[in-house]
Amino acid sequence: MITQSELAKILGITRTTVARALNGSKNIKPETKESILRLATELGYEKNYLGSSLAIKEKKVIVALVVKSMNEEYSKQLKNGLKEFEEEVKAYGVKIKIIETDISDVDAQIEVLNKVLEKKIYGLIITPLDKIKIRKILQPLKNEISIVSIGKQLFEDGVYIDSRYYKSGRIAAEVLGNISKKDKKILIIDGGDDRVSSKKYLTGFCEKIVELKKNFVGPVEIDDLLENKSKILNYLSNDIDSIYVNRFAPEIIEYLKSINKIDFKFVTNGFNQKIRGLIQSGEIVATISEDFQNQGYTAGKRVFELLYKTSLKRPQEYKTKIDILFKESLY
Amino acid sequence: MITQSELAKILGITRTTVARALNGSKNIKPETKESILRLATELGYEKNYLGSSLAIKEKKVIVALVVKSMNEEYSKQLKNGLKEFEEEVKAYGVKIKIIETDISDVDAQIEVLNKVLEKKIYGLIITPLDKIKIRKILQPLKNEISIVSIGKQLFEDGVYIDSRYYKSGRIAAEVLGNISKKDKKILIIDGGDDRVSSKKYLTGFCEKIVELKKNFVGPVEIDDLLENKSKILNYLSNDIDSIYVNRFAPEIIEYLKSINKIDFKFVTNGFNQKIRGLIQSGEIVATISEDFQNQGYTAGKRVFELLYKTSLKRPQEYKTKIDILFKESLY
DNA sequence: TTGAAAGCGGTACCAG
DNA sequence: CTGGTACCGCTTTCAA
Repeated sequence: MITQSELAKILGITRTTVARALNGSKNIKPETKESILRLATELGYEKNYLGSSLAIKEKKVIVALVVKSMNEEYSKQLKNGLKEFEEEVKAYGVKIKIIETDISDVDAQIEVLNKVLEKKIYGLIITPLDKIKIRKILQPLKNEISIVSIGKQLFEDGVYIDSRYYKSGRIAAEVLGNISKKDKKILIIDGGDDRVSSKKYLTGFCEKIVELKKNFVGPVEIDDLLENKSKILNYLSNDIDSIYVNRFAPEIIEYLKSINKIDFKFVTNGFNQKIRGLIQSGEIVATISEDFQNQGYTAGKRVFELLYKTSLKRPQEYKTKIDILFKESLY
Repeated sequence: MITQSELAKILGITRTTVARALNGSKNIKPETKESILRLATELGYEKNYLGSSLAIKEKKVIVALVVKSMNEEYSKQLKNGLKEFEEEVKAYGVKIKIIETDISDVDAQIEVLNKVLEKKIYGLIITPLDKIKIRKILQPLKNEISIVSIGKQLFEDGVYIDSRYYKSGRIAAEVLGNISKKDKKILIIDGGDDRVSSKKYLTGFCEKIVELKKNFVGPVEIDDLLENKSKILNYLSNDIDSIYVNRFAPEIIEYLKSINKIDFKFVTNGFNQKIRGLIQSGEIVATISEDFQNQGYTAGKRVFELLYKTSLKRPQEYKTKIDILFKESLY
């Protein structure tokens, strides 16, 4: 492993100058910088980030702007993943500051972002709501701060983590398509209200179910579903043996149970404690859910990598893992 | 974050002595050691492993004794995971040396192990075949070398990674149990030959299928299955709509296809390129497989943690992740 | 525009 | 049994 002093010795200069070139300082003659960088790439120099980290005494603050959606499990898991990573790298002096804003409040996120940027931060993790505005704010900073976005890609060369809701919907369709009997139909209910995930789940589900040439009814959209659950009954013909809901599966199941309609196979997307309970009791066969804890962990890891430019070639896009959860998967 | 010099200052001694106490040196008066350790725990001192790593100039060799089974995918993935981790921590001077031995050659593993232990190594990852003998060899070294075992726990206080074949079998049963029709039966074929995984897959599958009160035939054990595939036909009664095999699913499917028996739903355990192809073509509905790459990565990470005693309280048992793979999961 | 020197949190060697 | 000191690879401040 080649070091800065070795480079310095070869060129007959001091480590300090070498460091300056490597860190993109302005106070250096272009020609020396040039020759240092040439030699560095030639010899395959890679900065040892242990040394760097130890030398930078400052706490390195990474801000994570997490959106709070109706699904509390989402932000909870995401935060757990971020904390898991923080714990792992606390020897590096990394501090992850988590700030939550409401998913429906686009302006609040921008306001918080602006405020956060007043002080110096090392990294930023964000689920951008208003992509255009946020791009504009972040554009001039993108070389100083290492930025990882969740869900949407902010910059052409930016690192982001894809949540894959659409994909989860497709998998749900494949699973339920295999469970529903050939001569029976799947009822698809659109319980969507969350603008980030539900619609994508549904689209994924429907497109896949069509590809599978599986018979289905729907997607049925019921305004204010939780208040109008009885409208579901209009669609429960005898040839329906299974039901997919992109949202509010627990509430719907509870309702159907209360009127003694219990013989349907349910598959849904997403995860929370209610869904867990219903899988355990057998009332939901399976759910397909993204691993948000892993998403948080990965997000942390990626800013960290950018921070220390630990390796030159990394993918730009990272895909959240998708879990297919049956009852047996829960223990 | 409290450091060794801070402890030293408080006690009015030098860093050197503090380090000695913390590293368990013999050359130190019991009372001073005592007081240092007391203060350290009192103040919650944790060693900064960046500093340690930088100070230890030596290359830190971790040996991984990987078993080579009939399923080439297994060791390939495991190795990939180990390499992924090695890449991640190469700044620490960690070198993972992978040695493969045959899964059926119990003595060869012991021989290689003894040879490896002649030189100084920092860590060991092993899938122990002869647990008793290997324990005996490793017992006197377990405080100097950080050891992580795969599949079996070697010591009461030892860290190990559980491969969860039994669990994978149970999940396969749940998946297929949901796919097979109520009035139909599942044919269970024991194609097992690999003494590590196949039997456990099968046991898990059978126990779960019984719990589910699902009708089934088998498990059918056919000697030298690949040569006697036609014997399967004896069990293919009309009420069978689906088949589980713990091993050789591709070969069986190919055979059944050749005699035009194609209308069965297949679920299996494990993963390789043939299985992948059959899932893509729809001939296998799903497979349940452990994530061996993750297992390798985790194994590396655990020895590393032990190496640097990065944190005091870690679980001893780590579970391999289990993937449920449908066609949609492959892209 | 460059260099010298101190320091980050440890380890290791030598002297006493 | 304890202390002094050099060093790991890098950053940062001060001086030239």
